[in-house]
Amino acid sequence: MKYPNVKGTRDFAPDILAKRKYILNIIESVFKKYGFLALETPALEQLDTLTGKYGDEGDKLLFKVLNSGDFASKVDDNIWSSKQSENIAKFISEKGLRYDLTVPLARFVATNRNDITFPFKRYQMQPVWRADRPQRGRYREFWQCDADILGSNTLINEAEILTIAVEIFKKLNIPIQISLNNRKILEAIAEKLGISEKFNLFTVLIDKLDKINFVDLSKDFENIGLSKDKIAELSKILSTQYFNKESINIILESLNNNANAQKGCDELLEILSFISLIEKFDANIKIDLSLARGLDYYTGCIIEIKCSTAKMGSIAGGGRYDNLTGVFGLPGVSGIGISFGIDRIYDIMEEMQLFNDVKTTDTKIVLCQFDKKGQLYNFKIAAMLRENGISCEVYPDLKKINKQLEYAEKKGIEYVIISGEEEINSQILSVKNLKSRIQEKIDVKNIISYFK
RNA sequence: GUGAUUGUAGCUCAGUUGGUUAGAGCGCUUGAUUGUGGUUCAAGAAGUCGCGGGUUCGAGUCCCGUCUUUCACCCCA
Repeated sequence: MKYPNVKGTRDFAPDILAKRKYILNIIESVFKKYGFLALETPALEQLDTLTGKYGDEGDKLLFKVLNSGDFASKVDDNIWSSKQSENIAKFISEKGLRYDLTVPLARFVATNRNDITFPFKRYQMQPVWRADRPQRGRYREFWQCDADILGSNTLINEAEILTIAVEIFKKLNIPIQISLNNRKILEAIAEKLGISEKFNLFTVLIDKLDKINFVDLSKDFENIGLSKDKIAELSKILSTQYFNKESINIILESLNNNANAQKGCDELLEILSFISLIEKFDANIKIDLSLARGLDYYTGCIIEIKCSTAKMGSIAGGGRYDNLTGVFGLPGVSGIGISFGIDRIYDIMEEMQLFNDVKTTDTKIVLCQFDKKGQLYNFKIAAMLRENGISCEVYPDLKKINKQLEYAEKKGIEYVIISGEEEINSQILSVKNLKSRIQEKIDVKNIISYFK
């Protein structure tokens, strides 16, 4: 431990990376199947691009990068001597590591609007960085896999995003619980309670309700200006258990048929009706009015997905944002997207032992030998195998045969070819399956077809 | 960012009120076995006790700082 990793960052050894790639490949294949195209953006963005999009807390978690050159000498003495880090930072840092993939996407779309065919469907799988305190399932460098659709308002997009998520987790064998809500309903509730100006604080409290019960939070609600009566009213609205026409009417009634609420409810119903068209769609979807999500840019439907059997935060999340490109000078382009957190997905799959079938190597055969002559022979055979698309390796050292077999065994390679004088003279190879421990004699002429 | 917590061999962990040369299991290397790996047996190698400083005759053990881990806040994938 002489050179520990930076806090919250990890190395991915080959066996770990193989499993991560397994997850990434499944996600990517589903994204592609739905018509999304790949995009990559730089790790670094201008700080102006990043700040102000994630809420105050989000801004604090941005990693900032020092300017190049002799930046210190250019800073005003008064600023330096103020010793206020935040203040000084503005003068010595103008770049930062990206915090998510959605804001860079919005920047990209706004900048390249003339070259993009809308609706723009892009996927992106890259690391992001947050200066958070690490914990289980929480890292400072982690990967997000996003799929977003920009420039289309219709709710078929929401429905497709949901089906993508269901398909991915089905393929990964992770049992999930999907929570759905609409920010418009939350806005209507805040309106009705007379705390629209404190909407963000309100959503933060709402979001805690799955952890802390209503009674324990009531003091916090009082602090943002809610009377006891109004808290009781809020409690009644949020206690709606089933989302159907009847319960919606009750909600709407208690909100005086607020137009925003009506729209939010209609949207949720339409999404559900889309999904009901798919026959074999068995997903655990619940409408949860206490789902809020912290990111400031969401305006419509919001989605959060958790593993229903693991003690872990959300493993995917997303929603609709109506005006994110607007802050980059391109108003009127609505977007919807979802983000999968593959580090958490990995942790859960490791716990559930879902990686049993994942191979760490593509090598199918290790060619072993007893002496130099055997190795030369193997080198020739290996070239022939590779030419025919069979991935193999020649054991590079002249160690004892049991060491060579152990090597293949440990790497999870299925076959070995053992070459000695006998094999070279007869042109008949000894092929051993390490799993079944069965050894066969195969004529060199037939070796390709044997492995194909 | 606030408050806790962790670190001893490659891995999992012992290590007494501070006291000789810091241990175990697994793994690793070698041999039993010079044409065949999952068992067995035997032998062996391996540690600046996270790092830096301090207290002490003496520190793995006590104190301070720092890095890392985990946890609760905060927030989120």
